[in-house]
Amino acid sequence: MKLYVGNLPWTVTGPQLRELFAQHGEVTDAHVMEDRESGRSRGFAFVEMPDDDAKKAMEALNGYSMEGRPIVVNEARPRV
DNA sequence: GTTGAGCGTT
Repeated sequence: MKLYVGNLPWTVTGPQLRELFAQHGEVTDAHVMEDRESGRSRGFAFVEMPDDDAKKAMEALNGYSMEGRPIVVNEARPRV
């Protein structure tokens, strides 16, 4: 299951997100969408987890204050 | 040296 993570601080990175979600389940993959040319974070990311862990992590980390900002966790839309 | 609504890449 893929999760969309938004409202992230521009200071967060992939491994950081992976670690955060790993505390609530097994993280299969984690991608922070940052500008490939400038390297700056776009403020949102995608995390892939097993179904059960994804639900628990989504419930646990939705609205979790990271760097002082409440992040948003939802199921990711299928990329067209 | 910045910004903030949003769903991605080879």
